Amino acid sequence: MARKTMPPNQGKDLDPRKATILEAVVAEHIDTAQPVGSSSVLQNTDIDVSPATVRTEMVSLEREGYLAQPHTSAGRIPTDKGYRYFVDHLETGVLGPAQQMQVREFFSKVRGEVEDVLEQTSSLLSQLTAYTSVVVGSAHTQATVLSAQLVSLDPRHLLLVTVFSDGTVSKHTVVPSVPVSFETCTEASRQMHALLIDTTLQQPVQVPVSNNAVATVVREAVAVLHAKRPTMEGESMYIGGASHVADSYDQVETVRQVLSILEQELLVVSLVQDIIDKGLSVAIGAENGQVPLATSALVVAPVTIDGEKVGAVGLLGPTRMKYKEALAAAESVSREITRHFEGTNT
Amino acid sequence: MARKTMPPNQGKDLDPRKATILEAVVAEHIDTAQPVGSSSVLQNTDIDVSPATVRTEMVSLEREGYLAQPHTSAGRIPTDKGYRYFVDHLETGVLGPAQQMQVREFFSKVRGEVEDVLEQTSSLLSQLTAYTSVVVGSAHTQATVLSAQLVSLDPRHLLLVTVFSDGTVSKHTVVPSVPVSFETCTEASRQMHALLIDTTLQQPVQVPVSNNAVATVVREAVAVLHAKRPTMEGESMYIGGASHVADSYDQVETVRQVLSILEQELLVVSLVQDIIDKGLSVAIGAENGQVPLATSALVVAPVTIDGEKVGAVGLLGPTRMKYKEALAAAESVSREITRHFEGTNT
DNA sequence: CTTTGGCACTCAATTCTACCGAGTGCTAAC
DNA sequence: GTTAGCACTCGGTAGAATTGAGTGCCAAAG
Repeated sequence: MARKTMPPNQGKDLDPRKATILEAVVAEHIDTAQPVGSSSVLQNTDIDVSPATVRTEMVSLEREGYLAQPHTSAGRIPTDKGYRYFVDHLETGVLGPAQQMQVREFFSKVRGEVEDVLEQTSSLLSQLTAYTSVVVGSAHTQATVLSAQLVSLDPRHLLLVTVFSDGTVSKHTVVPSVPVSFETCTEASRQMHALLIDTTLQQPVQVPVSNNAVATVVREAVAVLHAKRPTMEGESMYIGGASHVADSYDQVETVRQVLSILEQELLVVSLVQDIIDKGLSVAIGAENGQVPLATSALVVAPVTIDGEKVGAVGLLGPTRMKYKEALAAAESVSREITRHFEGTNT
Repeated sequence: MARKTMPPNQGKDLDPRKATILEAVVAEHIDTAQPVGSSSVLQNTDIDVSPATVRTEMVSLEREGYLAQPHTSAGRIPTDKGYRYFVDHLETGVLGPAQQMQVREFFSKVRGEVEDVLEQTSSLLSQLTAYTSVVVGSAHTQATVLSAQLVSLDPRHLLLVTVFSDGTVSKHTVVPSVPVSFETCTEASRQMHALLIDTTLQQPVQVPVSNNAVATVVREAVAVLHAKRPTMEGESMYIGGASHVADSYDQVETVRQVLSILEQELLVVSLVQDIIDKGLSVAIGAENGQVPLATSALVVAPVTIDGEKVGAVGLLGPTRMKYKEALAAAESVSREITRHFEGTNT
């Protein structure tokens, strides 16, 4: 069934006219959510042929898997592959001036802890785009301990507070096997600090073997810290504009399923990481690997500081989302957020 | 137009037969989401009269504002007032055995920091009821400082870590006006600790007026802490099962609006607090004071430890939600959560 | 005064039909 | 390869007819 005169269709480029038609179909369908017919393609392109010719091309594009027909007598709708081509051949866009202002304004004013900044950034992103945003902050595997202290809440409950070199702070309740006096706690705190400082959580520490009260407490506290390590390495995630899910899909059931996905922090984080690991910036429909996201697309941009991945920002919308705007927003915010943190650290 | 022989309708009790009818209408409408007619009321009650009589009563109930008619030839639907009566006269239900198990199981296994427990509790609640849950943890206005320390990230960035008597930990970045050496930081940390220990954030502290490097840092750190006080007094909030919003309403627009409300942490917290302050356990429709929640109801149960309010759990659903089950779940969880924390503290 | 059977009436929802029109696929001619 | 022409498909809409659940009212009975 392969055409004769065509070069073998292994390269990902279509011949120019087909490409134009495909892009027109995708663009219009993103705009109108309706199937696109041959004549409206002509109105929105500069190609000068008859509708019949366009139809022939569309049949061909359908055979190649870029387009689909909801029913016989309707126009064409892009498939995931069609969107993929569209996205891959998108000339990079730039944020509108008003939005650019908003981003700059935001980052010039925002202050405070990393966690708060990330959360607010996620709000910003969703406001910019009217899509649901995901901001992922990476784990601090390499961070060393700057300070560790044990605080006595009461004789049976101690609080282990650890400060890391990346500015994160963790707290854990320690329930000692025997009640601990205030003085013992203070001394244990001192020893813990000495023991842990400048180590990472990966490094084993020399716990004292002695059996006195202080050493016991120290042992127990270190045990708690290491037991919680897996949890602490988990990335943090912030979601903004979840309500936009409701206007991205017209079937309530889809809305439910997408919201349900968003509730699973681990899943979303790994989804975003996967895309970045593959070196992509957009995952379309089935590419997400989640059935409920079959009609969704996820646009991501990594956040790197000094060449190291420290997180990512993402936007979740329907497959017919405005990719250009979304990409521009994600990239712009990712750029500014990098600048923000690099600025803070210097 | 008032009936003659009726006692003045100022008491909130209806005559028994009307009450039965009203309750039947509400119960069935909650079940079916459909308007309820006179004949189906008869099927679900033990009252033995003709449909005509029921109709007469329903006209009366409509005049009094308990019921409404979507259109002339349809059955009745409860108004907010109708639901209110229904809820006020609900005999308190009890959780199903399977759910009771689930709650006990959960609280017997759950461990860790307060924040984590609250977050997981909110998941539990939404699983139990298939409604969206809200868990609010109160602010720690009365908590005293157990420990305050300054940690040097680098000469230009210090981290102020404060531990409070209620087990919460706060961190704030301090950007000193001049670079601070490691030694200065250590000394400042010692002074801060001495200065703040056993105070609450409400109490003013005697900041040193001296102009040496250490005193300056201490002053700046204390300033940061007090500047952030309003933020820290804000309650923490956890939302679970947001996806259930999507199956609680059939209009997508309503879903959007409700989700949008849930994104506003402050609003939701004050909503929940208001209800509790009024001594209620349910707020129905307009009672919420938020237009988008006109068709929603919020069931709450306070969490008190030693008679002091420390938080609340809530469930958000449509006005036609299953109040009995929701109330039972909220109260059961609130009871268990109290027991859990009291158990931990003793 | 309350209850009830009877009855006309209302109105959303459903079904059916006809029809329109956007859009297609095919083919024969250019 | 392109195009004009044409038959065809099929979802969407509009109108008419029908259905039926449920009402309001009234006059008679308890």
